[in-house]
Amino acid sequence: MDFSKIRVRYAPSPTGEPHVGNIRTALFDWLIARNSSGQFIVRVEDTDQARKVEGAIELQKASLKWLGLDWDEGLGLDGKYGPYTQSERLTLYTDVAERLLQNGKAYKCICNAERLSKLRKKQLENKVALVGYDGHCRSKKLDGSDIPGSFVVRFKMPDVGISEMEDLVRGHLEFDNSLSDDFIILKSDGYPTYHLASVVDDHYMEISHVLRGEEWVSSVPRHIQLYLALGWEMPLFAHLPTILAPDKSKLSKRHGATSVLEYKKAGYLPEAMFNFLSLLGWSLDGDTEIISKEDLISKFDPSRISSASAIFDIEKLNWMNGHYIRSMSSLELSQILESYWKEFPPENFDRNPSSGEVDKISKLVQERIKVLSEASDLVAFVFKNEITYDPNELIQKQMDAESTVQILDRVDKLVSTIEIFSSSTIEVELRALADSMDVKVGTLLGTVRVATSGQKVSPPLFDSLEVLGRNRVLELLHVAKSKLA
RNA sequence: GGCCCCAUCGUCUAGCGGUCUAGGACACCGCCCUUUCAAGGCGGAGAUCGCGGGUUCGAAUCCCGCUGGGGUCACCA
Repeated sequence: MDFSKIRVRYAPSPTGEPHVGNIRTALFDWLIARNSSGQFIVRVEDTDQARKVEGAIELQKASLKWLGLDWDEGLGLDGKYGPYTQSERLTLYTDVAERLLQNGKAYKCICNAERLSKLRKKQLENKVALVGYDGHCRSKKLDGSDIPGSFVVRFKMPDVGISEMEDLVRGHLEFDNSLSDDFIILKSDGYPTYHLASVVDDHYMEISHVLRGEEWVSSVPRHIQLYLALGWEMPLFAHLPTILAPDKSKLSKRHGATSVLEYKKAGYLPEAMFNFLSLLGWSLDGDTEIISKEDLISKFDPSRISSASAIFDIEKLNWMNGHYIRSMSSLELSQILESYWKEFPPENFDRNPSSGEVDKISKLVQERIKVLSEASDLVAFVFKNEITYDPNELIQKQMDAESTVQILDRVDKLVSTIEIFSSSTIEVELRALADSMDVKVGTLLGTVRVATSGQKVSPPLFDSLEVLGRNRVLELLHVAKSKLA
């Protein structure tokens, strides 16, 4: 195998929505590939027929695409190492299993589930050190006539020696062979197990680096022995740290979103997610937080991947997402918001904003939102037919109903007579009005804010008024006055 | 339980024997700016580097033990 040729693979099994942990693995894979002008391959590991979920592959595709992780082979893309779906590669696995059978490195086993579970139960009861298959069929030399219905093929794990490898992130890994049992490589339904399939595929697909979750380190000796038995050179391995929930348990559904598609729906930007995920378990140095995809590609170094698991800190993601929102132009944001609202229409809007409106609004929310989904709450008053609020909120500190109505009256007059209804002129006039009425600017604006938005907290008032338009503002002022009457 | 992995502020991390009285970021607190809320600027608090032994002139950094957390022991990946 030519290791100067970088080929990495992301190997999801189509059993549900892609977990952020898996996607982070894909991201690291992609970074390695793009940094070396190597290939990023997506291989579907669907050897478990029972757990297969319809549509799961589409979700994988959508997740990868959303993050901009383009792939070179597999998942609809042909290549000379295909097919890229394991269920379509069955003969490859059975051939290899047969080869192993031939040279005595594997054997057929007819132990049924009942015997196996009894065995396990007994082992657990007796608290034996080695829980696992006892090698019952190992020396039986079963052939055709001895085999009733179904059988599995087990790999003969050596009883002596050690298996060792240099992991890219963990360094030297060493295991005593006698501690591993004879594991199944071919199931009774003719499908391979992960152990066989991944080794066979990684070999034939000429994968140079295998990145996978750390839950796989305990099966490292099995894979090493498989490579040895087959006489194949091993790829380089990197076992990635687990992504944890705030309570330090494995990040799962009960902690909230685990699928990147859910984050998309919640209004996170792919750029921010990309940046955040890249820094979860990896760092460039002690200072870099915001880093572009380009820099990531050129600077990513798998040996700097942390070996300790990391907690998924949504607060930091929020900050980062806000940072990305703020650092784009308001035009860009308005385009993003428009398509976001198209895909996930806000429930609190009574009508759809026009492009022009979204344009103006994006300026108002840009510095105020961390995720796209927060935008609609902030500006819903513009797109609602009716706004509701407690009339008492119109009355500012040190004011009463009467003086508030007075303010409303004067503002009403001003709004209907002002020549140009734009943010800047409104500001000048409103400030002058506050002055002439001898009330604090904040007081006057507070009342107008509640009257026009129904909220005590809103985007900048003058801009909001401009967006609402003269007529709508007048309408709202009248409503406010009647509420206090 | 066996085996394996891991261990620096609440969190993500920098650190690879002396420059560490441990740096950055998120979150938190205060001040400034300010029409509210944010954003931004400035500042603050926060880690005796899990604990105990070594090695060394010198250890967050190397070694051993302990403790804690995690993974794995399926005809799942």
